[in-house]
Amino acid sequence: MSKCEQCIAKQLNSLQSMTSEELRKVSACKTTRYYKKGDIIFDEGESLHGVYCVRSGVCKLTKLSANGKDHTVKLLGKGELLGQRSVISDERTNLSAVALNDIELCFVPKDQIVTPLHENQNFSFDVLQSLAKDLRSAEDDLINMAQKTVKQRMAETLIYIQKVFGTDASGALNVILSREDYASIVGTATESAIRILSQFKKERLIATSGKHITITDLEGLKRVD
Amino acid sequence: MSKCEQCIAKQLNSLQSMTSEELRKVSACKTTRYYKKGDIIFDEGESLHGVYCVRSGVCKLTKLSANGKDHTVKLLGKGELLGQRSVISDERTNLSAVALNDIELCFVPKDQIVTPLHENQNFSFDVLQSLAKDLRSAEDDLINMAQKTVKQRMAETLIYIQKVFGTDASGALNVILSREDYASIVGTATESAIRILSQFKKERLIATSGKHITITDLEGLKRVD
DNA sequence: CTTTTAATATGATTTTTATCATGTTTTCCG
DNA sequence: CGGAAAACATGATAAAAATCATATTAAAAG
Repeated sequence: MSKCEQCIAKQLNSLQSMTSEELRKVSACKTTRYYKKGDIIFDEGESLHGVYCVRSGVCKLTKLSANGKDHTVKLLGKGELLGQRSVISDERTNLSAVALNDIELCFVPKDQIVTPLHENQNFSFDVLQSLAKDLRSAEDDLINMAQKTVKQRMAETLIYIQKVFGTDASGALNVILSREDYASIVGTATESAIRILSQFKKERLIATSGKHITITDLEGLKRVD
Repeated sequence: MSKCEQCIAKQLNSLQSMTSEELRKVSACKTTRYYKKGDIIFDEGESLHGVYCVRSGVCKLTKLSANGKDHTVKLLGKGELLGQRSVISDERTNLSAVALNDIELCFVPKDQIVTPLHENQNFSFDVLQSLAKDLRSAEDDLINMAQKTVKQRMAETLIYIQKVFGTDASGALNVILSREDYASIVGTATESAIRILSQFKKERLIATSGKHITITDLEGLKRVD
């Protein structure tokens, strides 16, 4: 099994602030897990026994609301950590994690995270900063949800996905989502998501071919209101 | 000036995890500041030189959105810390803080927070946990915003304010907000907020007298849809 | 104490978005 | 491959909420 010390994904998260000794321990007891598209990594309300680090692929964090609809809170890609917060606050998970394509996760037992958090100042400060960033971005999302139209949120979602997860050789978004997934991120009805994407296509802001979406007019998307 | 060591507000936040030596230092260099209703404590985009701890009164954290309307992200009462996140991530503030009534804040210079964060494991773990909680609650708010009706959000806002800030001798909510403030919390137009509160009154879920609001049927409010 | 201004209230209308209905196209799987 | 199921698409309608308009009331200022 590959070692954490050389892992590229690690560079992207707080684990890089661990001492080499801590990292060696993590490496020794981590396990790699594979999930297929649609697989549930964990469900909301579960007690987690560790943290997952994304080695490849993309997954989503969702919450089932009272009306029976899922809301997607965040998409996570390479290097991002899942379950970090639940482990820190020692609570059951607030969100479910679902694979959006075939993914590879490293599972690191709780102890290997919590002990360094109490012993390694650099690590805990790094985690602190990453939580602070998450919090800021959650606040921004809240305000977007409160004050922007569905159309604006959809445009921003497309731009976000392109920015964070990039495009393939043909220029299409790397992350392939169903219209229902888009609806769940934007916070709207599936039909509305479909309609808006159709409209964007008509207005030549995007090009679509099945689930493949290409942003053809980024500036135009930014101007949507 | 009163000492932090004996301060009741301190019991409610992470400062309680400081060592007595750290707390003594904080106490020695903190300053107490008074603000009147409506005063701006800090504006979004400012660089903070420290953290504020609420000794008495209530303030709101708001963000001005593109359409010129304010959105209120959080209400803060006794013991809560303002600016914590900006100081941790060493960024400019994302939100403005405004006094909702006459308030008393203790200002603690940045160093007194950041140094212990690097040196005192208990303190930094405590702050970590409180950020984790804030993050969870921000996620919940996002989902409420995405999936609940304005009426539901208003009902929940009233219940939240009663629960967190309590009622006065007559049973009315302790925190006095304008209809515009309610609109800003709920994320709706001021007229809509007024209309919904009028409707709640008609349905005998609340009683109002000017800005004073009394919840008369808590169970009814919980059932609003 | 009156004048002015801001806050509250409510009706009418429009816009936005959700829901329902019904095809069509993809995708999945035996 | 062929049929079933899921995803996509789009029209029609309904519901939710924003906006515009205009009173009325309360609060602040002189």
